[in-house]
Amino acid sequence: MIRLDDRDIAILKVLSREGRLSKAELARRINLSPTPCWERLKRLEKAGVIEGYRAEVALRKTAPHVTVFVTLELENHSSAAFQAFERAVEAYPEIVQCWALGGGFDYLLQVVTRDVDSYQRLIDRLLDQGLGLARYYTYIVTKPVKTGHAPPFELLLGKGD
Amino acid sequence: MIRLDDRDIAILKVLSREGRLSKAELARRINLSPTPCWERLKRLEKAGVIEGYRAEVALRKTAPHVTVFVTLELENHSSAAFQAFERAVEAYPEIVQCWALGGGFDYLLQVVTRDVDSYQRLIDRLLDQGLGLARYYTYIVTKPVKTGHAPPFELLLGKGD
DNA sequence: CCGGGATCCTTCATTCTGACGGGTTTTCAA
DNA sequence: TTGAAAACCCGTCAGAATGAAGGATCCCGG
Repeated sequence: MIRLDDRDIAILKVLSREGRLSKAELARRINLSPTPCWERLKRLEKAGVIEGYRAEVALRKTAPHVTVFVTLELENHSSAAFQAFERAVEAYPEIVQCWALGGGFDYLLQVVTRDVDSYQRLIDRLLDQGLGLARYYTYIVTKPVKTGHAPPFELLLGKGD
Repeated sequence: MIRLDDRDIAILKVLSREGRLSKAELARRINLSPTPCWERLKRLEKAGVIEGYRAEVALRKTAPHVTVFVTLELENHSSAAFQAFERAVEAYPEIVQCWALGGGFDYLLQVVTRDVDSYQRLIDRLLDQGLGLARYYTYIVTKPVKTGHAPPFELLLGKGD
């Protein structure tokens, strides 16, 4: 686990909100001259702390769609079953995120599709795939209240609690 | 809702994976010369289709932390209660995402904190805030299986189904 | 208390990219 | 066939990226 000082944290904080800032402007923001700032950035990228840069697309402005969360359980808690399921998840672009959970369910999925119908077809395909899905619950998102926020770097990385 | 052609979609697709590509390289990727490509990009940004650019930070490489999902219900389904809750959510940086749901729960939260302890303190603070929280369930993420993926632009925007 | 070295910074010079504008060519549909 | 929209092809200039050379600061052992 790489050691970060306050300036590194400042870099992460700034870029997690404005990822396309020029290096010169970034340096200005964190009160540093371009060169050391650029070296720090290179270091963070090389160490894999910054995994990449993504444009955030406002789907709502371009196409009708629904976001659905799905909790589900596998019939069989063998590592083979988990692996098979996780491999299947990778293959579906509509499954935008997936987490393995402790406490009541095995997985939580976030799915984005064109409409509820295509969501249901996706689920049907998953169920028919012989992955041993025992039970699933569907929760349609009616309103994204808060999304796309960066984790609280100061709270997590800072000295205090 | 803005109309996008295949080239616009290609731009979104590329930038949602490599948000810091230079304009020249972007143009090459989508088989267009720099100028029209740049004009399209400007149009997409101005229209708000591209909301911003974010660096993706691998928290796991920098600090111990836990991700927790929380489903919760409000006692009182009045719009005032919802508004109060949503305002409270905005104020907590540890609450990274929040969605209003149909089907069984009112809200789903994604929370990132240093450890389970500070998660519990966060929840306690929320509960003590007089927001009328009726019930909540905690699901700790044991493994991020698939994260940070762009939505399936072709499926959502394409002609076919 | 002081010198040496490591670390991190600043400044500066060079090269490259971005952000346009202007004019020409291509495409496509009426 | 013809006209409008879109793409292309420069050219220009400011600002950005990158690298080299040198200065401040801090830590440690003597």
